[in-house]
Amino acid sequence: MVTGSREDYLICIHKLTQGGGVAKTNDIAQFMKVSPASVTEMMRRLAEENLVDYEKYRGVRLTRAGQRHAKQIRRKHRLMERFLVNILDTDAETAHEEACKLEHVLSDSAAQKLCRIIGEPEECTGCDDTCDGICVNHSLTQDTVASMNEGDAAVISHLRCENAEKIRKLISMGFVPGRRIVLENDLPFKGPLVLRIGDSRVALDRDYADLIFVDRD
Amino acid sequence: MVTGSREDYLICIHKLTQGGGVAKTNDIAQFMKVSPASVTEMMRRLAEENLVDYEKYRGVRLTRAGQRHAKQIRRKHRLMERFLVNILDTDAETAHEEACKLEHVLSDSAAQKLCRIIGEPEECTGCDDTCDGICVNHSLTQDTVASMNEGDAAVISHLRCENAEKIRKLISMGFVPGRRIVLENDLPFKGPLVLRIGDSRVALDRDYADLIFVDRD
DNA sequence: CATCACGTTTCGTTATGCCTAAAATATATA
DNA sequence: TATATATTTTAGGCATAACGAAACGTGATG
Repeated sequence: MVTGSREDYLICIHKLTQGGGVAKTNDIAQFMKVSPASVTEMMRRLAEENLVDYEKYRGVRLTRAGQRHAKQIRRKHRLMERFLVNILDTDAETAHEEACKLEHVLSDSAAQKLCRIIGEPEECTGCDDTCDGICVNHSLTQDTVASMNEGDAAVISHLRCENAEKIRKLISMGFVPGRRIVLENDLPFKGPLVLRIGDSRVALDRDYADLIFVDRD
Repeated sequence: MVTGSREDYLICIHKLTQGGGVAKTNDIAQFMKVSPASVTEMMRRLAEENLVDYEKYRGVRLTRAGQRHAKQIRRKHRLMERFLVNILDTDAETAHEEACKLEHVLSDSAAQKLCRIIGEPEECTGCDDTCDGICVNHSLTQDTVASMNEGDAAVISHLRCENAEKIRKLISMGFVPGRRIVLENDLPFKGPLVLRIGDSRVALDRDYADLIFVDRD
């Protein structure tokens, strides 16, 4: 099992070797706020578990497995951070600190579900190295509510993350992945779309229609 | 600092002494799936920190401080569980297991915010022993949407938790604490109330009107 | 009231993760 | 190249949290 502390080391190494090269003991120690001796010991252990390639006095880099692990946790961190900021309205710094703890505990499946709600942040655009192979959004439907016709039914697949406020509004209105919606549009309104979510109707600004991706029936 | 493991012991003792009396070493060991020897040792430590009253060979019970701690964590557990089930659509068993980890990491302030979104579950009704002194709802406004007149504006304070499904529906409609609402009622409907939330209009069943507590302007 | 069985505690050990101080190695400078 | 400086590792310790085995209380039974 990879404990929280080990995961922190993996993340640290991942960050320090972002641009290529190896991470040095002292740099890791400084980053992690521990003594260099502790780092050496931990590197020995992580190497034993094949999470890092470690050469004495030379430096350390992540193995493929270590990289996979580190990316997954960094993604969970971002997701929790965004959840705390966008949904719970936590200030950025507090959110970061709390995410540092939550990232070690959030399950893969919960992360996936969170991702479908708040979307994958900018860091993910184009599926760069920080989330490759994990981000679900890119393989999903391209249909949005904007493409639905009166009377159409669909299930919400995921949300596009344009900005925090919009995402928050969508969630609070009930646009959560997995929920079934029907486009009614039969109210005497011109502007907003009228959608049925379960038993309730919601009037949705047209600006928001293409932020909601749906799977058609 | 009270680590996750210690917290688990506190919760365990809290559960075992729910109906009064003391918790016995073996019972705790069984519950925690550790050896009795480990329990004894931990009791010694918790007693040193004044979290439990412990008499050798006799049994253990929580002190006031220990109780406060245990309750807070059990509340965080319930909140996370409900978040996972209601918002992320996780199945009950998985949610419980994940909540067991998250409960140790969730901050007080995040818990409070979560509570304001998903409301306090049934276990809290009447502020029984599982949440006394923590639950914010009871000190808040008694005004609900039902008491609003046409044209009135207000800010949503919190939601009454009648049952999970209703809370979920309300959240999904956009009734989230902190959001400003206006009672419009100018649509050609008889039954539901029509409210404006930000840019959108929502038709709300009258049955739900007294579940939404508001702060008047 | 002595004894026995069960529950409980103590003791010695292990693993993790951290520390400081001392030794080893690498790098920079003369 | 030799030496000084900086980096890194090793060695020995400490705290937490777990274990099994052995010693110890407590209460029930004869």
